[in-house]
Amino acid sequence: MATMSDQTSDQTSDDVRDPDLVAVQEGPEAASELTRPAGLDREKILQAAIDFIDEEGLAALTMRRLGSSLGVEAMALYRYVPGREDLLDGVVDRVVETLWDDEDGDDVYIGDHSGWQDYLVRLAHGMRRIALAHPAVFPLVASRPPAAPWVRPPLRSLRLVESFLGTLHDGGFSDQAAVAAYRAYSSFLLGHLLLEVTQIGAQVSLLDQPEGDPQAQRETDLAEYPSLARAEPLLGQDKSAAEFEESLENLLDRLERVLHEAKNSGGDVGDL
Amino acid sequence: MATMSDQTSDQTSDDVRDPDLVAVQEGPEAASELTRPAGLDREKILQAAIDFIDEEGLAALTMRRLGSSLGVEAMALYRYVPGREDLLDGVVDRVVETLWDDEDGDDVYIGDHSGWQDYLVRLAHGMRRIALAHPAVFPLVASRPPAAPWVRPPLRSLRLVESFLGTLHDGGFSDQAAVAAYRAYSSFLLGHLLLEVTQIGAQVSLLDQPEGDPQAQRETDLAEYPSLARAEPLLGQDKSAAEFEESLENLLDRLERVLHEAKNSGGDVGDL
DNA sequence: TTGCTCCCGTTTACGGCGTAAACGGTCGGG
DNA sequence: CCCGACCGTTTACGCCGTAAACGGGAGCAA
Repeated sequence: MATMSDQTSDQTSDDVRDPDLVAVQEGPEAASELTRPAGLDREKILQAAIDFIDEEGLAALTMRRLGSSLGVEAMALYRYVPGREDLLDGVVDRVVETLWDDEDGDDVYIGDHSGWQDYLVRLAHGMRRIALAHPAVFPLVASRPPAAPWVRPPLRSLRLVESFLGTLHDGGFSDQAAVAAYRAYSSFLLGHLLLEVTQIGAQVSLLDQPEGDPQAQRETDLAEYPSLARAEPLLGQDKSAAEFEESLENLLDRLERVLHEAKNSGGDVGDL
Repeated sequence: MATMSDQTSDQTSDDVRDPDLVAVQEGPEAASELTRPAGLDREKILQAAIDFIDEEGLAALTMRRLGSSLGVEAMALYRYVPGREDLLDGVVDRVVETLWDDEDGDDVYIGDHSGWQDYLVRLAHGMRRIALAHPAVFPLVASRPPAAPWVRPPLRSLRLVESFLGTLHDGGFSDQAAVAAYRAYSSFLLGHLLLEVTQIGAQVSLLDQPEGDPQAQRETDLAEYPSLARAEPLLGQDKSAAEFEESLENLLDRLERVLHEAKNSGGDVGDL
């Protein structure tokens, strides 16, 4: 079962050293960064780890293999990364940071929004973009121990939580209501996105497992589960995007209701 | 920070060998299960693994250590369990099975309910009981690849999904509406419970890490995050139970609304 | 009783893992 | 011209999962 190939690190022993002078001289050798990315640094290592996980899966990531994907021995990584655990933390940080990348023009630049509803929608879409771009990394975002107990994945940075609470506060939420909204929102995001990437992963892993005759097996399996059998075609359909929007809208409605009730009654309703 | 302790396996090397001869006669076997549970079987191994994870954490579980917690060498386990991965799958199955244990008299016996709302409430409470009883195991329930792509954690068994869909069908849901409810419900459960056990785990791991002067550190950290600093006491409070009930009620309201709209209009509203 | 056979835990062994420590080559600056 | 700093390599260690061979006790047939 999926025996890992032995992966001897070949062809790396006689490549061109001297990487950070490449651009300086430009005379002796300049093209070496096609075979190897021209010299290590922390960012390159983290990006390589993300790519590796996307392609081979989280379980396949080892220091030795990551090193050899960079054309380097495992121990070389330790000059830039304290160890494997910290590497994984760095991967999570780096992936979450892409929230602020304004790559699609206006899709998710959460620093520039109009109103808290808009902010929450953009933030949700941004996190979903990240999850779908790196479905094998996202479980890490979800499960790595957070910096503080009240940092709730997938909203993993102080900066993010600050902007969340600040935006809601500006929108008229009391501190209690903002915190309650933060918790409801993070639960919603985590549940939806984790299940969505789980489903992607499951489908992928099914594809490279022909496994005899799955048709017959499924049918016999479902023989004693009538409701399941009837719903099976529906269960196979992927409506994740629509359901995500629907749930998000529902959450926003709920928050809006709470906000207005609190305003109109002046009561102690901040609990959501 | 949070370096995993190196965890040398101490004090285990010279324990009592030959344990199953301790009380051999006196009836074939009766009292020896105080020192060792009298002989291995799959169930005993799975239960030992659950206990081990609860006490030492998932990362600490190795075949050797699990074996020695049973007074046995690692290889002995392989007679009853195909390997480590299957062991973890077994752990998940066994933990989820306790849903049907009628231990508290009437708390969560989901086989005996009145109406789909009652069923969903009991099921939610049952899953939450499991999550809180085994907070270190629950991430495994959430993240192990499911049997089929449409098995959505934490509702992990065909039997469970069948009873879910069947109950909603009996309650008047169309197949589409039942499936949509299944997805919304599983997202809700997973998000809430995973975040609740994450928070428990984070608090625990903070306790055994005095780590200098956390007070000063926290204050400096939050200096540039005004909203966060103001909300910090609120963020520390644990209102998980109330929030869980609130969100659950909201979800049920939403489902009920969808159900009635579909009934009254006869329209194609099954999408939730 | 003897001896066989199966059951079941142990021993041994292997390759891979994370990583500490020592090493060596190749720079730029005195 | 040399020297120290930088940076990737080599070597080594203990732990991991697990394949394979081993051994001893229980049950049973003769």
